[in-house]
Amino acid sequence: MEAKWVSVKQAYEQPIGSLLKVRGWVRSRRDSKGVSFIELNDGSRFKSLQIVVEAGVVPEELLRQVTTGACIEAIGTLVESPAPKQPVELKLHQLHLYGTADPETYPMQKKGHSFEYLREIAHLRVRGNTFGAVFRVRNALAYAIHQFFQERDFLYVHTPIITGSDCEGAGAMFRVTTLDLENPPRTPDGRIDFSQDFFSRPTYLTVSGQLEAEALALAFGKVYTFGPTFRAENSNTPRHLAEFWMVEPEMAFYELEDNANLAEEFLKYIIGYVLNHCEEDLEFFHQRIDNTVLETLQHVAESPFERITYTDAIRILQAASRSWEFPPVWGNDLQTEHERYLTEEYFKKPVIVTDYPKEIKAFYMRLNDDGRTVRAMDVLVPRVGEIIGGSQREERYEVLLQRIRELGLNEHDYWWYLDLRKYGTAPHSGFGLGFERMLMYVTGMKNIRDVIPFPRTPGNAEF
RNA sequence: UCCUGGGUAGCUCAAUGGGCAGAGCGGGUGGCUGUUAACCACCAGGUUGCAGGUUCGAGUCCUGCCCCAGGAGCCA
Repeated sequence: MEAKWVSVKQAYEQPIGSLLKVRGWVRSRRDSKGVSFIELNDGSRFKSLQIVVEAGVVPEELLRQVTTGACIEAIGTLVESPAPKQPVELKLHQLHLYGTADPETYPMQKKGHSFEYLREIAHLRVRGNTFGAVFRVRNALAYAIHQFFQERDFLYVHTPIITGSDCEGAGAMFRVTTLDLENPPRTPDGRIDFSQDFFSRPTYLTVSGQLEAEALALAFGKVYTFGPTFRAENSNTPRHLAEFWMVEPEMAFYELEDNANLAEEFLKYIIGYVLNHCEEDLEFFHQRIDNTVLETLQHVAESPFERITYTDAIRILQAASRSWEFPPVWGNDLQTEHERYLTEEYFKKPVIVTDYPKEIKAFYMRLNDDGRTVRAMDVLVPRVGEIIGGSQREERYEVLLQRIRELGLNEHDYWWYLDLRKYGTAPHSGFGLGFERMLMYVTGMKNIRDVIPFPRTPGNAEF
């Protein structure tokens, strides 16, 4: 009888007595008199499979090389386990060693490591419990995001990674060039001549696909992007990456209320999905990373979000009986301490803040009739702060042009964006979700560098 | 980028007022045991982040630099 090749996850679902073949990496080996136990994990689920090696089944020389980190193939019979820690185990018949891992130098040990240390071995940390769980949840979250939008007839669109427009002049951008940096071509007045560059103009890595997504929304109605974005800011915090993934839906005929409704429904959906599909991994996060994670997620999935205007938020903050490092003043952006107070202490749930002063928001946000505020919305969640930022877009040509000029932007750079208001304009809205921040929220992980496989931060692009 | 705290064995950390650099874990060897963060004994393991300075003597004090973390700003 041919052994059936299955994953560890599948192995747990096979009938007792099945002849199985599993392949994976050794977490540990424990020897007893006459019997050895191998913990085998292949990433298919949190739990490993215990492989029981009775004396004489495998040459001792071979078994000695089955150490933490080694890669093996095990063929054996699935049997009930006499010990309480696992329902089944694999009684070994044959063992093949794919690759050894010298225990003297293999950097992953059986016991706990600091996350700081594990970042230095990002290529190996994925074989451990925590990062296995993180990246399985990451996968589930990505899948849930696509499913949410696909079920609602959104079109998944792909906006450019390399762009010539610096979007909102917001974050610092990474330049993309093929010019010889040692000796770049110069214009007569001594500046670098980008007309000789690959794209015949200065180009950058995108900081957002929003502007292009708007163009697509004004053809397809409802679209979303899900791709990498780049910020060259020198931000050294547990919440910032130079390269991160963003989800950006954009909807024609949606006003701010529709936008907020969608954002709330969206967050509840993807959290609900993860709660239903990643139980084992979430249980680990709950026990070992953050013991509030499960109840927080359940709470968010069930209870309605609070919605307030920026102006009301300032009033609440000013009335709070506590001191601020930055006293809240109408016209200033909300500080981290303000956001946390609102979502963690005052409301104790996610809060959607809308209608911010125009001075602190981007040029493309729709101006309210009061002339002072714009139709912006930020979704704030406990522990992470701002997780979604969005707005109703300014669809009126003259108003948009006026805003571009007010802010000293070059209107010629936005010719096509203005065209969208000139030809068949429509009210429309959208928002952006930082995928890694969402993942931090869902897993309870404290540092964004630990929810992306190979983080890019200032001074760090190893791997 | 600013503020604060760090950098000592493979990892996590100790080391009085400047006076012989240590422990736990991990690793090796041996023992014991259907084990599961296994247990017991022994052994190996160090350019104290880098460069300079003060001193009879520096992990410890001084100067400069590098790196890491947390907080802030920017933001998602």
